[in-house]
Amino acid sequence: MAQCCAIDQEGGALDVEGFAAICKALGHPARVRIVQFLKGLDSCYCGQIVDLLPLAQSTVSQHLKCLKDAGLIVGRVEGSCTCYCLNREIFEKFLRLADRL
Amino acid sequence: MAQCCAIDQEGGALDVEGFAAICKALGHPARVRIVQFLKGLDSCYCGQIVDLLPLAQSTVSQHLKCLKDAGLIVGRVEGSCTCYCLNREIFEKFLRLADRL
DNA sequence: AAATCTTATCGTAAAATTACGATAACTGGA
DNA sequence: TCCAGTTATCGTAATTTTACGATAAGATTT
Repeated sequence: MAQCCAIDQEGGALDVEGFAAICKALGHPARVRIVQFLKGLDSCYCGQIVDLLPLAQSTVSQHLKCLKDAGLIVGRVEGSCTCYCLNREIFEKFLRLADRL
Repeated sequence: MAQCCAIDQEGGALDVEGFAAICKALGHPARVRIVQFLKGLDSCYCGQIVDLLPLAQSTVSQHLKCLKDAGLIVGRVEGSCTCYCLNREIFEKFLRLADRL
């Protein structure tokens, strides 16, 4: 079975590379704000995230891509908007890995 | 009272900047390995960390400085060696903040 | 169809990160 | 004192990150 995310094993040795990759994705205040915002919501439109941050739309889009690449968030195109939500499974795996470091 | 570390408040709004700073410090496999190694030990000499990693001594020293700056580790000069240990207080605050994000 | 709205991507400049070798600073031993 | 060992710092090159404006792609409205 193919694995799609940075962190997927459980029980074996900690995936240092995968954990570092997620930490790196969380290593910028704008991205922490995004994750924090999404954690308190079921989902939201991209525009709301753009409004949340004091950054250009293109910069926010770049940060979103970074979080998406790390598997932390998921974007679903809905009409002319994109709906983002936290990938809680990955986020909780991150918490577990941090805990078991 | 002066605050010396990236994360110090508790109970108020999450310190997004401080949390991001620690995540950034953990955003490299070499630094995750170092923290993981120190977590399983009381303390160790710098040389052991250098031996642990497939990197030049100067590069490891740079990574150690990065972790030190984030408050995650503490280095104590002991004779001609430097003894490093995990700052468990900061590490646990990091875990708590991640949990409460 | 044309205009508008939303979001991703491109191009780019500035800054930061990562890695290395060389070297300095310091301790401890011969 | 001189030499060896340990670690931090300097200088530097290559790469990555961060930010922006401009623009493309696609949907919606007029």
